[in-house]
Amino acid sequence: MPVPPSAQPLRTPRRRAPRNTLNPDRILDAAITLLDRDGTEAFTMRALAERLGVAPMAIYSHFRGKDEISDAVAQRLLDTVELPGACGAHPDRELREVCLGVYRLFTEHPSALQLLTTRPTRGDDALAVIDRMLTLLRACGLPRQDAVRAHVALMQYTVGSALWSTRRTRAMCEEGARERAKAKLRALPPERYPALASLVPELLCAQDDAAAQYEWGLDRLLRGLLAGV
Amino acid sequence: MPVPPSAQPLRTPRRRAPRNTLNPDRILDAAITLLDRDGTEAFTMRALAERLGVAPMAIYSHFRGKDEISDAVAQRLLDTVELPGACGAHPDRELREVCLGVYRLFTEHPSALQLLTTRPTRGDDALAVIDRMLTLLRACGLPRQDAVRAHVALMQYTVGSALWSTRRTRAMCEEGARERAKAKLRALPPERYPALASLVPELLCAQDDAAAQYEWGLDRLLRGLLAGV
DNA sequence: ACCTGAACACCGTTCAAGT
DNA sequence: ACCTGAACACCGTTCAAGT
Repeated sequence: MPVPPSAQPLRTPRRRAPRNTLNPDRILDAAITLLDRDGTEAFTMRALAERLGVAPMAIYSHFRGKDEISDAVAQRLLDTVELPGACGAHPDRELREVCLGVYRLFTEHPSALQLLTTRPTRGDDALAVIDRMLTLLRACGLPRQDAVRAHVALMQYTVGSALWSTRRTRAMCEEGARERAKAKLRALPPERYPALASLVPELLCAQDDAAAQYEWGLDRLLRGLLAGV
Repeated sequence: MPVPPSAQPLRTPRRRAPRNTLNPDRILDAAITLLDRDGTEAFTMRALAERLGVAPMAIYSHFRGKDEISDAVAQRLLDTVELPGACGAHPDRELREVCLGVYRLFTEHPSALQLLTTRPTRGDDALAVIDRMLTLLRACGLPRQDAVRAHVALMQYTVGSALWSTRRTRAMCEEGARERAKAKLRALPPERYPALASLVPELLCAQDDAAAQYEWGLDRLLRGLLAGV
């Protein structure tokens, strides 16, 4: 959001940066830091350049533009998902670990997740993770087509959950938000929303631990996916 | 994304709009049309004003700013989810219908979904839908806490699925994208991604029907959620 | 090849003014 | 009360120029 006018008279006129101060890796590192610390709103070519100590246009020697950086950030983060060591004895447990790894990555880098969902797929995301999930699903006994569908369902549930919880987290950052949400829930007209009104205590406590909620749902989803094989 | 310089010498100087041409409803209608037709990138106060035939600042008499409009849009769409008539005999089937209604809404208004996931929750979204889901889950025999968790899981899966499919849809809009994706899949090194490489035909066909994929996963998730009650 | 400032066409929003 | 234009502080990116 734009900022109200202010008197910032003159910025110090940057001295020329030495050659090769910049490279794609350094740029992506800075981008991720910026994104994690200040969120997508603050992720600006100008802010990125300032962090790197160069003029905004210097970045364009290494990336075609902001979109390309966004894609590269998403790509890079996806490649850092920690995969459990393959033991092979319990593919279902291993599968659960992979999903948790993806969920953890997304909640640790909420703005990367936002980026990922905002930009269109190039179809080559997270190949290592996907391959591992497919291997494990096949090891669990799923037929070929079902394994593919199951992996998509797991990713969808994971992305949705991460998004849900970062959205909540962001909302709860505001001062007194928790109290206001609580009050709003309690003020619900019971004749219009009977189920909602009667479940207020459960709703309140379910919202408090996003990770526990994710695991609860994951276990049920896995049960549904692997049932009867 | 900014547009390269062009020579658009002078825009016709708008004549003053009559009083009360604007009201919140008209503004939201225009916003939704704009969003559905041109996407979030094109959703601009200035574009919105032009669509309404007023000066940009006229809108600020009815909303505090763009964020408030975004929230109102999301709110309004969520309220239009079609709920099935309550018959009560088969709460599980009804539950399925509610989920499909939410999914349909999101895929029909992709940019509204994007809005919803981008802005923090105010906690009062979709109260009618949530109340209905909770009622049905309780009718299916779930204990109170489980009903709450199950409703969250269903929403998370649904949001994640809708996001996934709109992301794909957007990517596929580009010329020849389908062919390129196919080629990329086939070019995967089998020694590095054995499972992926061996499942190429299944991957290709799974990506073609997003709605079928959603229903497949939904049925498994519901099975897992309602198992053993 | 890589980095620079100035300029362009946008953006949301403040302000003071019209009706 | 509701609508207006002008102006401000941003934004991504093009351009032509420096080293």
